[in-house]
Amino acid sequence: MITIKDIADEIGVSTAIVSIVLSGRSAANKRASPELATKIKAVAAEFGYTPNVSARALSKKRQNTICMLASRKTGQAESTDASATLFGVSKVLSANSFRTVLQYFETEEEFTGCIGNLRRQFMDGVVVDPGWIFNPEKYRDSIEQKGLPTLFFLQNAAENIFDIGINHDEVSTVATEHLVARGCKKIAFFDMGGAAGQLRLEGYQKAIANAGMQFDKRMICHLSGKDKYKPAIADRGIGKMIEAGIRFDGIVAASDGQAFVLLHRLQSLGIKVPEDVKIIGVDNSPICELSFVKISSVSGQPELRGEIAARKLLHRIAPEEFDGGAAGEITNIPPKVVARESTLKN
Amino acid sequence: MITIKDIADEIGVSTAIVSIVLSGRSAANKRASPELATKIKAVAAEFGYTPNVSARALSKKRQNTICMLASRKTGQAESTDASATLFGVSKVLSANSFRTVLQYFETEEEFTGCIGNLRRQFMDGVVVDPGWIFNPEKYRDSIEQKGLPTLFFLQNAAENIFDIGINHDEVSTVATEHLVARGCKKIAFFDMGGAAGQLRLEGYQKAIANAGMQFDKRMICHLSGKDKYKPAIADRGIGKMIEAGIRFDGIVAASDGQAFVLLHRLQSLGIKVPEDVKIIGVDNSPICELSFVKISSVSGQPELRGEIAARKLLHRIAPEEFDGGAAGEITNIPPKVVARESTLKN
DNA sequence: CTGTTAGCGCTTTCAA
DNA sequence: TTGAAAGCGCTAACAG
Repeated sequence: MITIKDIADEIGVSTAIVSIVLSGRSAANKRASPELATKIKAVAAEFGYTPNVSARALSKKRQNTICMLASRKTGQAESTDASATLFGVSKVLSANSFRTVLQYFETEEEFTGCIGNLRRQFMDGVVVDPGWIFNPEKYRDSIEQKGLPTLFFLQNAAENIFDIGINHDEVSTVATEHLVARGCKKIAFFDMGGAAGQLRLEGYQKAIANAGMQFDKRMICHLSGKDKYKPAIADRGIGKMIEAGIRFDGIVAASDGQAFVLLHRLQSLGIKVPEDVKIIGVDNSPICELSFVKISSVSGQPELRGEIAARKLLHRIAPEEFDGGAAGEITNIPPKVVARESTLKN
Repeated sequence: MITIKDIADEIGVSTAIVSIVLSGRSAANKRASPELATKIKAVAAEFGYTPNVSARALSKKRQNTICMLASRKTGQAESTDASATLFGVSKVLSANSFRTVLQYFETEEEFTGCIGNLRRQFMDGVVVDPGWIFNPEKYRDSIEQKGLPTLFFLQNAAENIFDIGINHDEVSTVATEHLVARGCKKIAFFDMGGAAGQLRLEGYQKAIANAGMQFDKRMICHLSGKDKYKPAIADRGIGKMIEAGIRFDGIVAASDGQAFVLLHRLQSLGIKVPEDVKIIGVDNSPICELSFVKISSVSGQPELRGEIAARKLLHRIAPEEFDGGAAGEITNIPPKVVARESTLKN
């Protein structure tokens, strides 16, 4: 293994100056003549020198490592591609010579166990993708108290919290706008309820108003009961709408799984997608590519979220070194329509 | 931060003995009286001591870190749940206080780039999930040459190679046996071609013979052309079989995506699954849960593969410390049928 | 502009 | 059975 000392010996200088040059602190400290610097770099390259991360970590008291705590659900074709977030995070980190240490959890108990094991000595920060965990914010302080800058991916980014969230109202606004742009005049909206559902509904209403359309209560399909998140419930919902004689030429579904089910229901009723009715889902999950008519969807841009998260965290860890957006600021990634067959053909 | 010295000072002993006790080398070196040992452990627990991984790595020249290189495909609902493998790996590693550093790649170029960056100073070994990369074995030596024990997840485990693979013949054997057990008498087989396809076919034939059935060439649907892996091709294939008047009451599909497509085709022809025809896919991918009739499938047990891979790698890294199956030996994880609606009802 | 020196926290001889 | 001391490779303070 080539060390800094090998290089210093080769040139006949001290290890200190080699260290300063090779770790890029040269400019800041106004040290090392340009000639020496280039010489050192040349020898380092020739020898194939790579710094020993452990030695550096021990000395600098920085591990150049962040820990990513990610929820793992089996069979998640209906939900956001979780690996995309991870991919975005690890891409930015490795570009900045940080390591991404992965820790999966499946149950909330495992999650709290992981949190208990987090240590300043192992890592410099934590990224959490809490997934289905209810009220994940409540865990943040216990991590931060260990001196670990922490960033959560949240569904609803609360104010003054250093996190990355989704603007639910924007999601349905862009979905509805997309349908309007595709020529839909009567757009149905599937409401999943809850705070997020309320925001989604407002986003839909905004887009309807902006398009100069009249809001029609009958176009809203409220799903309820404890199974309201299950796609099959949407199947019953649309059945009732059709029985009631309500007509529509576009549907903003609450999820991709729902869109998938609605698509099949319409097809079995002889209603053509996208010719008669256009459908758009939410999440841009793998399921969108699986049906005969591929489903358009609104993407939360998980990879981009991962990248931004990583940059923000790096900035918190070492503000002078990494530029990543002001800490304490909420970032909402704009949702983006991924158009596929279910809204494309006319 | 609590160090070994804090504990030594508290008790009034040297750091050396504390180190020996706390890192579990006590028994091996026959050192430290039982009383001292318990005392040290008690104080360590009281102080909340956790070792500094960087210091230990620097001293021991072992990083307690393995790098997992994983292919990332977007929209992979049709294929094995990649995170399951990762999950298995990271579970075993963290149980043995190893860190799993994650590195994703999307293109072969990125993959070779990652390989170039692998360093002994950062990690002790490498696990590669090459995904769709063609002939991934060719890259192994370039990693091993760096002194990094490497383990590949391969589709076909070649002999004398320290890897974990799938027995393709067993996959179709268990699939076919499952259909036989469910009462199928005429079982169609979808052949995806290639070496794996040949093995699968042999496995199917073996199960047919074992069941005392006659092998019938017409029950084999050969898919060909460059799109032969695309599920839609299976749609055409089954259409031709039905047109030709070939009757069957069970189907062993080449993949879950294929099973999914076949299921929908049969349904649209008024053929009921599983009443008239039972279908089983391969991979146990998320898509199996998405159709109205959930699809039975053969799982390659990715989580278990990950666990075994991690154990084998740990064993190669430090044989005296970790017990993980003999190196140089191929491990084929037995495929397992996950029965769902598409083969269950009678 | 460059060198010397003292650690970072832990492991590991070698003495006692 | 225990302790003293050297060293892993790098950084940072202080001298020159």
